[in-house]
Amino acid sequence: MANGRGASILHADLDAFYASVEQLLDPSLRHRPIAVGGGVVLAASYEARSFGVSAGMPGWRARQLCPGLMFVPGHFREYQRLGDQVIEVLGAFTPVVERISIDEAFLDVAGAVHMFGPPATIAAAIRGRVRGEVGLPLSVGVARTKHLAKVASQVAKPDGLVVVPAGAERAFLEPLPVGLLWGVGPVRQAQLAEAGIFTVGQLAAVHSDVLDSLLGKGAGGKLAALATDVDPRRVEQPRRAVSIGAQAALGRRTATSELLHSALGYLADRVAGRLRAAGRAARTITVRVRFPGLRSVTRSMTVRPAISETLTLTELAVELAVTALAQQRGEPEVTLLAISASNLVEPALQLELPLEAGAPRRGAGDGAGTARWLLDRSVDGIRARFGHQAVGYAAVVFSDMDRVPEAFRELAQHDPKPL
DNA sequence: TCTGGGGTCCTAGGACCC
DNA sequence: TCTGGGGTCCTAGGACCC
Repeated sequence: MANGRGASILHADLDAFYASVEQLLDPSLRHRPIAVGGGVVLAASYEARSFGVSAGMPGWRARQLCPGLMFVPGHFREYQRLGDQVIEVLGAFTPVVERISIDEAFLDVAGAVHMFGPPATIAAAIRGRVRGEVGLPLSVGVARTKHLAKVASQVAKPDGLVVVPAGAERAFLEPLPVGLLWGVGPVRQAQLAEAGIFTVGQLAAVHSDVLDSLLGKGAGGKLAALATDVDPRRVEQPRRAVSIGAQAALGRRTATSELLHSALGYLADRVAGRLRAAGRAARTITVRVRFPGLRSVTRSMTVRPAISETLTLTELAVELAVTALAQQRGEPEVTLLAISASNLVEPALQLELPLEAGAPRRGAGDGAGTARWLLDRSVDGIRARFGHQAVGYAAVVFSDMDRVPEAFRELAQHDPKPL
């Protein structure tokens, strides 16, 4: 039970967000099957979805399914702007808004009913305002818990409103496919199907021990809780991020030392820069290497003190990648490299210390560490004034990674949870 | 001729400590 | 002499989400 009252949790979810924005910006795209992206489908309009096109699908596959499909490049800054605008509309009804991505949010309107009417009325008003003022279709689910509200909004799509009255939860859930439950993706859905479980009602009828043995320890109990509507999560204020990462798809490349240094240098630059901007440092560094065929391995290490220096992060990342590759046979080809920084703490170095030339820095570690810290600080300063391209690290000349638009990286990294 | 970039959370096993 | 139980931290992998 999320609360002892009625169904006051709303889940608001913009429909086919990127594609809808494109159709809003360019009316000639309306009512046509379109996809945002190219090599991969980032979003597909409902017209395209009726052909089986879906987000995450390789571009060639999407064209196969839908020969008339139009690919459009994304207007990523518009997505951010319009997404923010929608969140503002939500905030006009209640301060209790938990944004969970660029295009969806939870609201608790229990405290707003005396001003705006019952939750269902509020939901309808929100949909009307978003359609009228922003121009985008929004689906809303209303229920007593977050999980139920989210399921309801999925059922409401496209451009609909579904209310699950308090007390009607089990009846609502029972006929739905298990894939609508939060936490049931393709793998678990297949595992459940194998056991003859297709609907939430069938799932709820199975003892959680059986689910544990089916899906792995722990997973069963949690799923059973969702299926039987025991979901205590509240609408929350944003938490701090627990990790910061960057990755780059490389096509298919031989993993030479040059490749590792340039690619990981580029990624370390991004990650370390964001760490410093957030006033944080990382104790655990993880590198992921993906090989042709989607197989991947990770190597991580935990260090003390925590780091945020670009060059230090680069060195550790290269070291980790080398150990990961050493266990492969031959000269391996890689398709993707990634760096993730976690175990985030406040940095040992005080960024606000005055920096008079020649002033000794107490407790700043060895000379190399201090030099790197100073280097990062000047680079950050120059970039803040003249833009990111104004200056860089010698090792980081990896311009062919900019195939992915910077705006898309920013959008993807735009975390509703502030650092 | 299996695709993008950014995340969260969970589990298992081993090391190490008391 | 290696028996008991409990806890934390670290690493690797995996599922899932937007």
